[in-house]
Amino acid sequence: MGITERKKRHKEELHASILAAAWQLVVEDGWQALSIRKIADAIEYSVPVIYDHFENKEAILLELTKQGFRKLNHDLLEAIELAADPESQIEGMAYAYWRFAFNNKAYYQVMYGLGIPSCETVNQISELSTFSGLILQPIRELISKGQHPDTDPFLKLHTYWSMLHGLISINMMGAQQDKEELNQMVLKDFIRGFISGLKA
Amino acid sequence: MGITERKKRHKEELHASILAAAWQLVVEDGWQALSIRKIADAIEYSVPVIYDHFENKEAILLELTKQGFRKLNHDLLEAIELAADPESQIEGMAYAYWRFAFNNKAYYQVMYGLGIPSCETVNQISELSTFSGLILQPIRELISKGQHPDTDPFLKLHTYWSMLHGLISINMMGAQQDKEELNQMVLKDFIRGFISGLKA
DNA sequence: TTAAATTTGCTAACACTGTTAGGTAAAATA
DNA sequence: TATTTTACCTAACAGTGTTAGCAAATTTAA
Repeated sequence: MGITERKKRHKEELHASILAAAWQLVVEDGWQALSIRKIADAIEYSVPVIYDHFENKEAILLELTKQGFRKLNHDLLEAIELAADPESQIEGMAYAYWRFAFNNKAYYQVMYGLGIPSCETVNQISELSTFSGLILQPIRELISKGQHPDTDPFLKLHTYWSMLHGLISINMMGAQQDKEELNQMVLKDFIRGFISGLKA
Repeated sequence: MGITERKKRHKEELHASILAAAWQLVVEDGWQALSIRKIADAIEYSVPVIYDHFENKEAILLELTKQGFRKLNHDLLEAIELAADPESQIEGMAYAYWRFAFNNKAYYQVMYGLGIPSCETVNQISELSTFSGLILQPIRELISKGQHPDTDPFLKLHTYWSMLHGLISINMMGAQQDKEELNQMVLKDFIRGFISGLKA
């Protein structure tokens, strides 16, 4: 009897349509503004139906996160296949990752739980310029003494800050195992590279 | 007449106590769980009183963010003063930044709007191992061909991922000016450094 | 074919959230 | 003493995630 199959198919369609509606809402207004009632409205079903398909709101966002990683993995694989040697594979993947993030901002922000303070908010933080100034000072000094005094110090500040922030935020969400000294090594490695980059 | 002064003082105390209560709540349960009513309960005033001191909830979190940056700036300055030359200043600041982040996680997460997917959530994303695998492969190859075949590939994966993520997330919240090619340069710079680090 | 059991979907509620309108009582001013 | 200002609160509005319980439709069993 194909009736149960039709029902099963319908159920799967519903499941998919919930995710589709959720995704559209996330793209439109960001994952912070996603709500169960908005999804219910979009799929033209009542609220509790959604809970027949997902345990809670977090489960929906988790599914979107997984979708994001699947797409990212797809892009990375493509980059790998396009490159001949491991070196250009690593290079290509970095660009692919970068492109993925900016072509799929909504995905990226869900995947990493990024709240993203808005531009207006950032500009209200006057302390940020003090922060930049503190770091820029020794960078400028080192650049002026180095081989390439025309290096852009802002670019270097950007690199420095990004590396630190990346290291920390990946760590904070990570499995947090006994990686204390491992991280110290990465950090040390990075600083050495950064400084030698300023000089040479 | 000292009465108006007393009143003014009282108002300032109230302002401070709101921030103090908010901060305590953020430390206890994370900035996501902060609520105006909880603050009102803590300071033993009714809800609207808080709106006499802050325009909205975001303004309170913004103030905490500023506090965070002030403390960070303080720590960085301390690191600067402790170091003799620009080189060790840059090094010292990196460690200070790192320590600040992990000794003040609540601050750091407010400052950067970090939603922080929990460990349980992260472990539910099976796609992450595919992701790691994709990147580990060429890294392993390059290490084995390089001068130090005993290098830990996970450490390198960690570095690679952190740098990319840091670059992206700092960029996404940033003023987003015409830094398109600037970022390309940072990225290129990083990749070159990373690859040469794998070989040598 | 009828009776019981299951599925499907909904309404309505609970306990929260940010935010604000409007009122009361106390204090300060005229 | 009368009026205005200040300080503060209650109660509401509109939204949130989540769930209990009910009604109708459908499938299964007798």
